Amino acid sequence: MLGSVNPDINRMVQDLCLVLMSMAKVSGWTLPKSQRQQAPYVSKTQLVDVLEQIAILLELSGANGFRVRAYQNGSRTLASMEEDLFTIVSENRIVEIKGIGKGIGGLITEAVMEGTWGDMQSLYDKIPPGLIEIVGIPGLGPKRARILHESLGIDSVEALKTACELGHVSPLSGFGEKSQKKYLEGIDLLRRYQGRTRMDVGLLYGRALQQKISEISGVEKAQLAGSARRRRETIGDLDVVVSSLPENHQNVIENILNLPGIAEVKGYGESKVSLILEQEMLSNSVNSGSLDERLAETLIERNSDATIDAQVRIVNPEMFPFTLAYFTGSKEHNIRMRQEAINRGLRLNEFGLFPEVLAEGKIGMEAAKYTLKCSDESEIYNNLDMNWIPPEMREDMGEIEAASLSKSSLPKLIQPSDLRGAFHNHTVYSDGTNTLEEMAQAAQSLGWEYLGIADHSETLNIGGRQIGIPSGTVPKQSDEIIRLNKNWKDQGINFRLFHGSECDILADGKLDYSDEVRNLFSHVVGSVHALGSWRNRDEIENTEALIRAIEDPTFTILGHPTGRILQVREGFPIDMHAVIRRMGELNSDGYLKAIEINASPYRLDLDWRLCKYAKEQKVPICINPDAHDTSGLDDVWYGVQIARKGWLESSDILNTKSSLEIESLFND
DNA sequence: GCCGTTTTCGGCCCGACTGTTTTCAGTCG
Repeated sequence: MLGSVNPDINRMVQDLCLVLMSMAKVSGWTLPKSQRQQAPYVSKTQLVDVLEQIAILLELSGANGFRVRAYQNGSRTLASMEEDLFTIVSENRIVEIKGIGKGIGGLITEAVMEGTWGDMQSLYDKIPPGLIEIVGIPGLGPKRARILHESLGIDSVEALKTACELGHVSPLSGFGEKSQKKYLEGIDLLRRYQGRTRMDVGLLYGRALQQKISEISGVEKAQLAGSARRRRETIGDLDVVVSSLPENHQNVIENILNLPGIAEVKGYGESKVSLILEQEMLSNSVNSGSLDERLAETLIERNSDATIDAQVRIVNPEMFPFTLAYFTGSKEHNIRMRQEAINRGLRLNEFGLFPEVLAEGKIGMEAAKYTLKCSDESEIYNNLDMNWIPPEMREDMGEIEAASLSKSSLPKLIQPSDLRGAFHNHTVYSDGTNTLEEMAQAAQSLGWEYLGIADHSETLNIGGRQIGIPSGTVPKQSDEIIRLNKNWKDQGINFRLFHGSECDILADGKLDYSDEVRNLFSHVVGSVHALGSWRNRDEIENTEALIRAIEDPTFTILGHPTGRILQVREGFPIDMHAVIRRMGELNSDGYLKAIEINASPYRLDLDWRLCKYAKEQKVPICINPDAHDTSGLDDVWYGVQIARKGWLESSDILNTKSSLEIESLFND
């Protein structure tokens, strides 16, 4: 039983209510106005957001689709750019970056150096905020939203609802009764729909569906694809690809439609079933005692009525690898893969990989018979002169280049079994629910050599109650750990506890406790908890404060770096590249400054997009469960998924090192 | 808007599905 889930959850629920309330009123976008007196006037994060917004606004204004994509690409490129933006702009090198040309480069330069946005304000003024919300309705895209706006003056979801109810939409050219009805249903759905699902919950549903489909007679294979297979931190809808002989398709589809736990069948055809799953899907589908079972119990305890969409594709066995690769995505990865195919005179899609000379003019299943045979995904990649790329990496973040047979520089990704411990865990001394000994036993049963205890520091209080350990109690915990360590040693057990602290980083960048107290710990996990002032300050001030904390000689590991809670609250604004760069410098001066991937599925912070950069800057990563009870240790699995997604190998991770190695690195 | 280059403009991933219209545009993944 996960009777006591991470106590953060209470706060999360409160935060969630705030988010929902703020979503209720439609607020338009505005271009950032800088409070700063000198360049840089805007941060990279702000620019990433603005470029993405411009893309959406352009689409709504009827702009050329490729122009729209240019802004989307620009946003993406900027987001993954590692070098300091202000430096690049100052040195006039922005247009040297692939994907950023004269137009977008000029806009970026103006925003950074002057704090102004060219004539973009007119675009922001032109599009009513309500239109942005309207395109969230299924079946209603930017073109139709524009027609509705221009012909009926519709500028909000409410206005659209009224127009549909009055029957004003169906007479419009290109619209009809069915569209009108579908929009009304869509508006209702929009209200109920919760959007994306956290990885842990999504995988639970995905595995359950996959397992139930696998058991249907006539199914050769069923495999989870999509963002779940790519281990995104949140999952949109589930994709399952099913291999089955053509004569069995009909029967397989009928059986899928009759599975328990289906709230609604959205539609189905000869090769595709579209479903909405509900909680019953989880019953009797998970292994007793497993992580999945405990998570399923938690979900059911909370009486969640959450649903998740699922698409199931049923294909002939010879097509399976192509369909699996196609529906694993990402979209960006697939686009690059198709380009690689085109460069070799081939065409790639979900049916196969065809020499263009043979398949010319033929499409879909008709073309399928001309495909090159590939028995699994790796053969598809091999035919394009590449090594097989692990699904987690398929985000078009450099993996296509790294996979080329000439380069062969794909990393050997870390596995959960590589871990030998973890450094950030709580006990009853602060807000955990298990004792030191119980936590240690749980770690031993995972086969670990050590466990780092890092209870909260004294300043932390939640709801007026002190959570953290007062300075005076620290020696008591220390004594208990020394005693336990001695017992294990005497018994010849290769296991020990490290006595650390999750030490609050205060608003001014100072660390909690006195220097003397902090020096008692083997390691200090520095974390920001009182987010208020951090969220009200700008990125530059926050970055300076955080770096001040990291520079403290006792500081070892940066805990949940941005403070984000997935789908509940954004982290505070921070230039994480600058933080990581500084940590790298300190490491080259002989310090140990590591950064945490907080493995709680609510956080998964550090973001996977920053892992590669941390590695390049020689900043070790810790995969920390931030466990508040014994079962919380299992969360490291999610952290490993994120590390894999961030290209990390076993050697990049601090908690794959042996106990002896850690002793020599820590203040032990 | 970006890119490449066959330097000045054409091409930019691909297919299914839906609803509307009667051959296709828009949406979605």
